[in-house]
Amino acid sequence: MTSPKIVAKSLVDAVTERLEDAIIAGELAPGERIFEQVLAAEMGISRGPLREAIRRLEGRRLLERRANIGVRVAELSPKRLDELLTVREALEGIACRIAAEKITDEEVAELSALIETHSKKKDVAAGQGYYQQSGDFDFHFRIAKATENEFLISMITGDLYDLLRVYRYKSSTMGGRATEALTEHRRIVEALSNHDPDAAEAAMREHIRNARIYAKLALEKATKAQAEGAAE
Amino acid sequence: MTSPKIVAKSLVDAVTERLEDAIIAGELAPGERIFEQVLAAEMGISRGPLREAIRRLEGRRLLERRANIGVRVAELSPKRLDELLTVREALEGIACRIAAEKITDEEVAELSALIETHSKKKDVAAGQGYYQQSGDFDFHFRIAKATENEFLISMITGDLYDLLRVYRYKSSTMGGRATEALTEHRRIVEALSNHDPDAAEAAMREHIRNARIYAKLALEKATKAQAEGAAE
DNA sequence: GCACGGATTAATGTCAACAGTTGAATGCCC
DNA sequence: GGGCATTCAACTGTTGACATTAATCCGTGC
Repeated sequence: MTSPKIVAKSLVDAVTERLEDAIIAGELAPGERIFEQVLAAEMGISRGPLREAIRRLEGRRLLERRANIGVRVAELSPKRLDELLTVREALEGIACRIAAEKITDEEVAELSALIETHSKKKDVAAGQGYYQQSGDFDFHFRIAKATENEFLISMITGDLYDLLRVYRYKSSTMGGRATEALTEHRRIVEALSNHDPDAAEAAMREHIRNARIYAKLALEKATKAQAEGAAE
Repeated sequence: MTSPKIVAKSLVDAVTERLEDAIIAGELAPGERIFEQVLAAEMGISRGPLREAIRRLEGRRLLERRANIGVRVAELSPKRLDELLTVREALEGIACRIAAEKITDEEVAELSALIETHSKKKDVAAGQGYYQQSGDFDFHFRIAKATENEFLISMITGDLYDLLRVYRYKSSTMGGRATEALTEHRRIVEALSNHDPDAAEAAMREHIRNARIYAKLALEKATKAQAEGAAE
């Protein structure tokens, strides 16, 4: 969709993607130790490319390596989630501000359409998480893209989003906040259609701030429940 | 200073640091091709650890690799600098907001002292770049640290700062903007001492926005001059 | 019985050789 | 003379073996 051109892909690229998917899907749990030999054998490759893939994800903070000790999937905690979402508030806030200046009427119309589809899906599926999640991603993705700021886009839709997906915090929070989120999305679109940077940034920041507060509470509850029924 | 505890360092860690320094110092110029064999030989190591170090810096966007083609130091352009500084505006803005809520009187006093030392140095050295640069870094670093947000701190003082240092934009802009920057710093400290989040964020964002506009102009001029007298 | 020390084992760290791909230079054909 | 195919060299990609470090377990001494 974005670039249909063919690019050569090395083993390291493939392994990086697969590792990333495994982390995000929860196959590799946060805090879990990774053994190079075992994982390499499972994937049917040697340790070299795997180590390089690990190094790359290290640079992106999805994995953590301690010299001579081993590799672990990045730990997650309510505090860290709060930190990530604070950064997200700042980045998406400024993205929304810039988008308000640059966005075309056509793009605004697409956002509106997206929200309406989204709201209908919600009525049908009544709290089903998956469509909502991808719809929400699409919404934020389009706004980021409207900035035409490559670096900002890659931060919001790439690095930061990947880190956040590890928490799968949406599934736990969008359910309880679907109606509010929808209202907030509408307010954002309105500010964008008015090409009002101040209002757009304020609306987006409030949206993410609300999600942050809600998500943190939900994760704290989940972490607590997990700690009590710990039997693995 | 920050953590006096001893941590084991692998060859990859050492090589990563050295590569990073070389890029920031300009020994490895932006856009320059890196040959693994050559560089490994120069450093007296084998290609394995070097490749791993490259992968890590790839994840941090300091290096770019195209499969089967080679590695290049990240290219720089006025557009990209503008993008980076836009992100910086957002991150340091929210950092300053949070700092305004959390900062202690003692920390405010330290910031004030820093600025005054800074301003005297300026009088003595009259536009000398180095002290100003490290002083400026210290100023922003302390504010970031006051947020107690580990992730935000590492973004501002780590990843993002490293990318910006590649441009060495300060040396070219602080000279012409030293007086203005000092005034802006004083305004930031004032907002922090009043524990006024809105004013603090606004002051910091204006400060970085001014720097961004000035830096972009300076870099465009430099790029143009270089293109004209291109003979290497 | 407890604590310290050493040996063992299994992991990570490093290296050197081999395989595959790219880009360029050379030569042939039109 | 220009364009295309072929060959070649150099660099990147990958592998398996070897070196080194760290944690665990066992034995010994207090």
